[in-house]
Amino acid sequence: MSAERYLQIGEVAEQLGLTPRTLRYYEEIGLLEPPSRMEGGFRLYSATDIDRLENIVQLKRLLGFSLREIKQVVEAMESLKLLRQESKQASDLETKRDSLRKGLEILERQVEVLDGRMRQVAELRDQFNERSQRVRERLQQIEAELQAVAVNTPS
Amino acid sequence: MSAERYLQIGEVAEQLGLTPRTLRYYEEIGLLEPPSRMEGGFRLYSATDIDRLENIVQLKRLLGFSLREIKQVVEAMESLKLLRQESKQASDLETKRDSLRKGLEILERQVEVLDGRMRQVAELRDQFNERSQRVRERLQQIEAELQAVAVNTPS
DNA sequence: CTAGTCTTTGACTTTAACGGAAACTGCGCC
DNA sequence: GGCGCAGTTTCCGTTAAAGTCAAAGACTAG
Repeated sequence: MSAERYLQIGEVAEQLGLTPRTLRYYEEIGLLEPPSRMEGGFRLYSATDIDRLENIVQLKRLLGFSLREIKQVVEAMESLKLLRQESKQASDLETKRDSLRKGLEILERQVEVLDGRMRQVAELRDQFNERSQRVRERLQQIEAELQAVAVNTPS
Repeated sequence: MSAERYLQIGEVAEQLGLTPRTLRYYEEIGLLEPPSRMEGGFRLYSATDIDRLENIVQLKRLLGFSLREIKQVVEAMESLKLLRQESKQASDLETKRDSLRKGLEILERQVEVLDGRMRQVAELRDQFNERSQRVRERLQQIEAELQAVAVNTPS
């Protein structure tokens, strides 16, 4: 078995646009679960590892979250995954329901955070947009003036 | 005149959720124009100073911009403001137009960045929202089952 | 004018997020 | 097997962005 493709740190790094050093750093601060190793100690990343990494990179690039904040999110996702497992296996309905409720709560909080963030970014964008608009008007006005001058003083 | 309220560093810091040290630091690296001072040397921040600070904090918090990047933005805004002043006193029109174009370009790029960022955040939020929705449905289903069981086995 | 709270500068420390160097490993080739 | 060399390891260094601490001075209430 194990048609599973394991990648070394360099390949993973390139695929994600990071450096190997960064991957080790993320592992060091607990963002990333330590991947398996070869005999000699080389890291081997599984597809799951890489999925998680992609998540992290997204959060960082898109949201400008600090690594600490990202860690919180990642941990939330992780506990969500655990809850899912638990909920599948749970024999009695009440346990299952409680797991689902907990998971739902986590998800809803994430949505709230993202929603708030989004609205703030939108607001900032609008501010900049208004400014742009004013500058555009001013610019047109000046261009009109230039046009007028050109007409009055032909070559 | 001067019903203007000047604030000291501590009050400003609290209002913005920063520490006084941070404000001094921002000033030190040229992010913030040195505010006026009392006789004894205490810093006095005007409403304009605080507005600028709020902008900076937002850029930092929402987008995770580095202070260096923020400085670029702030400088662009500043040169736009200068242009406005200068624009009142007629200098040569073509120079004016070129400066405005430059400023506009910077502003538009910011808007683009913000807009893209916003849409990405929204997308991520929607993903989470869908997941939430699924969990909610699952949860209702389970609650219904529990209800059924309760009905069939009265105390 | 005195006590108590803020503020100033300056130097040192800390934390996040990496970069670089020297030693070690995996692997193809003879 | 031995060699060469790129990729990897760990450890220490660095830079940005503050935090902390100290000593001296400034404001304010009583």
